[in-house]
Amino acid sequence: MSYATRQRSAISRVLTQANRPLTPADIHSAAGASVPSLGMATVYRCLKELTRDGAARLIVVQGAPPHYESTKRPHHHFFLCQQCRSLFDLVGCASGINQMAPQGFKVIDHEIVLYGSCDTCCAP
Amino acid sequence: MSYATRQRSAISRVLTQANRPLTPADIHSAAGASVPSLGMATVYRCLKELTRDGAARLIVVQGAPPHYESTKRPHHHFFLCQQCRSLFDLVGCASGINQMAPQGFKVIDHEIVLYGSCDTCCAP
DNA sequence: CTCAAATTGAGACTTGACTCTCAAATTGGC
DNA sequence: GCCAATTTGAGAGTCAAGTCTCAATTTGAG
Repeated sequence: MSYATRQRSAISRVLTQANRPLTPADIHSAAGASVPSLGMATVYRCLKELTRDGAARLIVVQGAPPHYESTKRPHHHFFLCQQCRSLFDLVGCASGINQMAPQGFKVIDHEIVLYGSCDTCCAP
Repeated sequence: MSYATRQRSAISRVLTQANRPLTPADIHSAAGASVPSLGMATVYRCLKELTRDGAARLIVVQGAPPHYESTKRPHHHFFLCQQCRSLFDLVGCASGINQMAPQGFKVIDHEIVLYGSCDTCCAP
């Protein structure tokens, strides 16, 4: 049987309220606002459960540390700022890219990542 | 001054002749055919130099270990078989996805990965 | 309220992917 | 062929990311 704890709800809340994918460290400091004693082990433990239960998703992109996001967010893709190393969401999805697979290959999912500079880093 | 060694040419040859990205372990065993004593340290050292010199490129995709490929290969994207964890090349490129970036963001590059099963793993 | 079961936090440990060190071997200008 | 400079292989070391252990704390059914 599973208990509802302050740490778990804080972590879930941070994840669903974020408007971009977060690193475990991001989550730790954001959720730490409501649960000051929060430990990293708990963040990782909780992310693992959320991922197993399909509520969160791990996002790995070259040049950035691992990020997590809520699966409740609509289908979207990513933008990695090569200056500040943050991941942002893109709206929309290039339909038709699934057709790029060779004969005999079965496509289940796809991912698109754009690399560049975010608006903050572009500005002087 | 830099020496031309059997190990270096074997590693370069393996990379340029491959028709898909390779892991350091793939490269070690393939190049090991011509240089049996080849060590992993040499593979990593050489990949680092090739990457620095722009002759090779690191490819990181979620669910697969790091892969390397020759930059001589034409622009393309990837297919990750979730069964055998191998990376394959896709031909073509969905042009226009660079337009997905928000206002004020500058796009420098992009990456597309399809996930699914390769022809070998699809077949019974 | 009670108390067994579940959860937590701290810190040690593990894992994968490199990177370093150094003695021995190789390379190539002469 | 000589020999200084470069490179190599083996194994130890490093680093980031995550997992484990366990005593202390929290949760919630009754």
